[in-house]
Amino acid sequence: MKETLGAASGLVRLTFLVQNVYAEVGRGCDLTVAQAQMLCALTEESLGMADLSGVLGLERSSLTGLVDRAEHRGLVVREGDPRDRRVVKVTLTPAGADAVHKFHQQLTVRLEGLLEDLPATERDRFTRSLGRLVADVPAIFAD
Amino acid sequence: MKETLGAASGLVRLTFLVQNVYAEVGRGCDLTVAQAQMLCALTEESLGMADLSGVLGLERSSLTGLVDRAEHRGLVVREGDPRDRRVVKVTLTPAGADAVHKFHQQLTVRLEGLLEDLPATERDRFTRSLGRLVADVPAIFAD
DNA sequence: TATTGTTATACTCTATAACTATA
DNA sequence: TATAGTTATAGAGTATAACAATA
Repeated sequence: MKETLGAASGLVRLTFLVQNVYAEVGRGCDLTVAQAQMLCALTEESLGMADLSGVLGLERSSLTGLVDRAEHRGLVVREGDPRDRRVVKVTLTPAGADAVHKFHQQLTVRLEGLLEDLPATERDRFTRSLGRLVADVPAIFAD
Repeated sequence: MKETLGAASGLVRLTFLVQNVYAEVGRGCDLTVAQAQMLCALTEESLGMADLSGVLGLERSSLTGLVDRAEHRGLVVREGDPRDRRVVKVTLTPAGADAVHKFHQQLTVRLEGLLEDLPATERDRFTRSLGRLVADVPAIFAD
């Protein structure tokens, strides 16, 4: 008989699963995982480098290169902030907004598909529990 | 009023959370994420490069460098397979087994801690649903 | 011919430390 | 002084393509 899988093991494996789907959808949209995460974080609003590095959990110096490459590809632009001339705001271009919109839609479909085998009641309960668990996580991915 | 978070958004955020804990515990054990994943995959049994690349979802050529660095650090060894002389088996050293054991224990504690705020009934249900969702995921992390 | 693994190469991602400009 | 951002540097991780050895 198969024992029940532990919570930790389940979380690690689910993460592995989601990561793979995330990367796969990203490839289809010609986005790396890091790029997709950054674009998602910028969907709601432009952010300065420091804020963005905080949301993504990266050093500011790491973010410089990430933004460089995304800017070079025409996905984002850097703009000065007149109220604090030290600040560099990062904003999605139309192309960037388009890319992240496609990514977001496709990823949503794929991830909801992961749950489709669960009975509706169980799925709803699972989703509600999820919401409680991630209440404090920054808005890495909006609804 | 706060709406309910969607399933996709919850999954992405939970993944972000777990990933961060995974990386943090790894750092404490002096293991990168990729190294920790590889060592976990080798906990149960030695694997050839091709099998290991399949479990981890990496190209064989990517794995070569990963194993190189881990071998250089004394975490794994490469051994020939007498039954098929093309095959290179990767095996944990005692140091590697020790490192992955510590990692596994600490990560288990930390991940179970993520669920501790849920009421016991909800937590059990959530864990059971997790088990169903990841039934097909390779043994990236054992119980 | 097919499979296993490595090498060569190139790029992305990430961190630490030192630096510049602005507050 | 403190904060925002960049540069310089180094290393890890990954992929594609070409290759060698074995089946």
